[in-house]
Amino acid sequence: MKASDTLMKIYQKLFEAFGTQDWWPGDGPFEVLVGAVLTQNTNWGNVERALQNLKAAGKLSPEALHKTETQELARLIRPAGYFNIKAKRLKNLIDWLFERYNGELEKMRSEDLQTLREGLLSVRGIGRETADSILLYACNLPSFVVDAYTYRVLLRHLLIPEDSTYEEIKTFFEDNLPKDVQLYNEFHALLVKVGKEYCKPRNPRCKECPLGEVLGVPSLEG
DNA sequence: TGCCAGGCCGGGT
DNA sequence: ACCCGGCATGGC
Repeated sequence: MKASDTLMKIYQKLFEAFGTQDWWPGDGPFEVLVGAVLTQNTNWGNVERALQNLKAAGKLSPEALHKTETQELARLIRPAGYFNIKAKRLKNLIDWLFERYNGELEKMRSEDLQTLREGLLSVRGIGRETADSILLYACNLPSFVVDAYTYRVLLRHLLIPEDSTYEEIKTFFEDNLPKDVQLYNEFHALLVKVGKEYCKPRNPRCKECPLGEVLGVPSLEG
C-alpha cells in the first residue's frame, strides 16, 4: 500500500475511534503560543493552571508579558513545572516577537512558513516540536507536529526506521498528506490520544489498539 | 510509592 | 555526531 493511503487509513481509524480532539479550541493565538512553551514535557492539566494564573493576573498579552519580570513570571507559571527555565524561554520568545514583529501577533501570523519556522527555532528554548505547534495551532500554517507518540505509533507499525530523525518523520507526513491545516491539526492530536491510551511501553492494552489491524501488524510491544 | 507528562539545552565524550 | 543530566509540578 502507498504511504499516503496508509496514513489516511490510520487517520480514518483514529477518527472513528476517538472523534475530533478539539485541541486548543477558541483560546486565541497568543494563549496557544504561551501554552506551547508551558507544555514542554508537561501534563496539560498543569499547564491550564499556569494559564489561569496568567489570565487572572492580566498577563495574557504580548505587552503585559513583555513588561513582566522573569521572576514574577516564574511565580505565576509555577504549576506548569520547570518554571524558572520556562519563564526565561517565554521571555526569549516575547522579546523575539517584539524585535521582529513589533510585538504584533498578526504580523507574525502572516509571515512565510519557512521563514517563521527558522525564526522560531532561533529562539533559545524553542525547539522543533514547540515551533511546529506554534506554526500549526497558533498560526494555522500547515506544519506537521511530531512528538514521542508520533514516533512510537509509526515505529510500531513499521512505517519508519528506528533511527528516524524529527525532520524525517515530519517530512514523511507532509510528503504523503494534502497540505491541510485542519487535517494536520486533528491528526497530531489523534496520535497523542492513541499514544496515551494504547501505544505506550509495556502497556497491556496495546493489543486493543484501534490501529491493530490497519497494517496487519497487530500488537507489537515495546 | 515511583513514574510519567503534548521538550530543550548545554556539557561531556 | 550522539549521550546524558538537569529542569519541577501534580496525577495516577
